[in-house]
Amino acid sequence: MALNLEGDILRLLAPEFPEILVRRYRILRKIYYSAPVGRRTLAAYFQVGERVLRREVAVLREQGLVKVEPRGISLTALGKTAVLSITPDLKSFLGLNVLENKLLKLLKVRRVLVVPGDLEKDEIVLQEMGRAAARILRECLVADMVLAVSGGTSCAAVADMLPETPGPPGITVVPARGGLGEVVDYQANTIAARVALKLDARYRLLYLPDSLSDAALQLLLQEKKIKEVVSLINTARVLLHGIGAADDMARRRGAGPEELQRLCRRGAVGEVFGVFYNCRGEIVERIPSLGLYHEGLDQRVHNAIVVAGGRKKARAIAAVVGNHPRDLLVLDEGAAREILRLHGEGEDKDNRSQNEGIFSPEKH
Amino acid sequence: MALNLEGDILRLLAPEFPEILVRRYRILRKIYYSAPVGRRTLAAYFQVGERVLRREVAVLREQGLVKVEPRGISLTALGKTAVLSITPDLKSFLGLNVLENKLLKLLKVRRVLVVPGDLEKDEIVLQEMGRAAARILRECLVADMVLAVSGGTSCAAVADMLPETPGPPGITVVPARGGLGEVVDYQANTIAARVALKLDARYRLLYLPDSLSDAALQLLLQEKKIKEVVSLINTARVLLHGIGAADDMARRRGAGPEELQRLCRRGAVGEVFGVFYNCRGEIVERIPSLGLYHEGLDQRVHNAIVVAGGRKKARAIAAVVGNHPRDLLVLDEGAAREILRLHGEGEDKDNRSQNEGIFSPEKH
DNA sequence: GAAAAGTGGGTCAAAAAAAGACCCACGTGA
DNA sequence: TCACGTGGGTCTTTTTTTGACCCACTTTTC
Repeated sequence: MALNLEGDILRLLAPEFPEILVRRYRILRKIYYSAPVGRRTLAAYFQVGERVLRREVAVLREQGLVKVEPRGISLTALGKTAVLSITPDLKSFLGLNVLENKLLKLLKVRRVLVVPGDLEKDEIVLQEMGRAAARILRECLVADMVLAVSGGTSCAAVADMLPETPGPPGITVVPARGGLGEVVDYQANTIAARVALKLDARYRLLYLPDSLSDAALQLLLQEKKIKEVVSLINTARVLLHGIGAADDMARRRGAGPEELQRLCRRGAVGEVFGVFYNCRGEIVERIPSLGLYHEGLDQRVHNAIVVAGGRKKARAIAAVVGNHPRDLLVLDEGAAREILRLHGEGEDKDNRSQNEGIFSPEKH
Repeated sequence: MALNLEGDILRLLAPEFPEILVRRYRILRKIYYSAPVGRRTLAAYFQVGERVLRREVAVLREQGLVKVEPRGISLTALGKTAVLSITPDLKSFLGLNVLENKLLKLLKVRRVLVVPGDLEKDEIVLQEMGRAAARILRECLVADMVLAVSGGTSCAAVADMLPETPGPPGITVVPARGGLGEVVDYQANTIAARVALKLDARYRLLYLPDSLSDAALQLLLQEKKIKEVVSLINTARVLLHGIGAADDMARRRGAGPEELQRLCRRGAVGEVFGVFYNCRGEIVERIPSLGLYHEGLDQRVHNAIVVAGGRKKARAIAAVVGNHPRDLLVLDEGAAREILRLHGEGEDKDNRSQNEGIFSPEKH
């Protein structure tokens, strides 16, 4: 019966409001990233009727947040300002700050930042996570340090959303791992180069696959150039990485059925840098990985910015992140709520369902 | 195009919300002061249909804020907590803090406190004002001081809402004026006695009418007991008073048609302690008044708690209050918005009308 | 330049929600 | 005990919302 801080009382009086607010915010945000966009395109994206979308857009239009033209709907200057500055108010009102505090206590990390929205419903939440992480990254930069960045969609989003403003002088950006997977844009190399360009920093690259046999690994580490880069990688003060679900990552690393079975039997749920964790945060398997040594990471790395989202990835996040004061976690609301649910944190189911409605289709 | 602080962005996304929120708050507040109360009684008070009221109460019930029993509707513990603690959130969300700051600048007083709601629509706003002023009064109390309290409905509300908790020792409560008007409960004497009892303080009374001729006044001031009390009144460190509209107060003080005409001609709009002010805050007329001397009030009185509300009283408030750093003004939203409107403070008309709806009938 | 596709505004019928109005049994206070 | 007010139930009417489509216009692609 105790009233939490922040928005709880208002939400008690007007329980309909969170859903309305989230709905409108999602539309605004989608328009921000897609403008100019037609009403039918929006309706399809959100899987609602044309008429419904029109009604919502009409409200936003009356408020001066959007303009509606033959080329499509786009944000006004006020609308842009609103989208870019609403997050604190929105988080406060939706009680996301409370969520963050709970996760802080549960995961024992340095910082938790929850981005409004569910990545599985709104793919642009990834961009918002990238934006938030980019801001944190910017705060962590120190002159003459090494920044190691990993691969994957989350890290790519951070690189995308990082503004082109020089960082402190003497920074070197390196990939935290070798090549993995098939998409060029998600490679640690590509992301490292992109981040370096945006920061006006130097960078070094690693032209090898991440997954190699032990023998091949030892052999390659005799190569001067390779050894040099790997050494550099391991002097990184700041680390940027995502988190993979164990089965996905194992497959991506070429694991066969037997290996997958073994991982499953051992309870592996999350992976980072070739290290698999079970749901209690214990290491259950290692795959040889080029790049970053896992041992002594806590002592070497000051800040590890971890970016991961989506409800399905809650288990993996909770497994990998924990008891690491170096970790600065950026995740979405979907994952945040699920992590708390998994840990029986008494996150009120009603509170969750209140934020869902006709604008909550399965991600398509 | 500039976004103000506080609730503005949320209100932009959900312009329907203020009305919903205010509506629910008013219902909750009415139930708080009237419980147990039937649905039909509430519907009549707010001048809405039975079904409409039922719908609203159903929402509050689902939220655990009210309980609905055969004897009527009342608040749950949560509901009481909500009503008593929501004011800061509500004010923030509705932008009332902004309103307060504007009035502070405009009126140049020590403090302005705006109570949500319009006294002309909801008579219980008077109680809320009383409650707010009582809190301020409590803060101003100092051991061994004299507190002078005036008459009228506002001051009576303060006395009513003042909790029964002893104040600092040695306090003496006195009436700031003599008898005026016909209602016993609104006399300064009655209110002084009530306040004293609640504070566990001493009190002195004044058994004479406030409006006397000069001759009678001089004569009575020769009387030792009367002189004593009047002297005491003029040592008051803290003063509590309301504000009257000039014409009302003149009539209440027995002014005839000629005098009313003269006041009107001189542009009198507000009155306090027999002193009439025009809209520029200048004194335009004095009527002999027992009690408090107006001269030197600023030097003698540390805090004057001024309680007044209602849109129609905006002019009077603005006339009487101004350039007095001793003044601590408590008023309702109705008067606050009207004062700003009168002074062309660009208070957006839309912002005002948004808070009105079917739950905004004429006061009955 | 022509064709295709996407755009917004208009509109009507059907569906859904809201609201008026009243009934009835029960509980409470005088 | 009686009168009045209470809440829950319910049906009809009214209002609002929504689906679905039309049409003219604009933009993009070939």
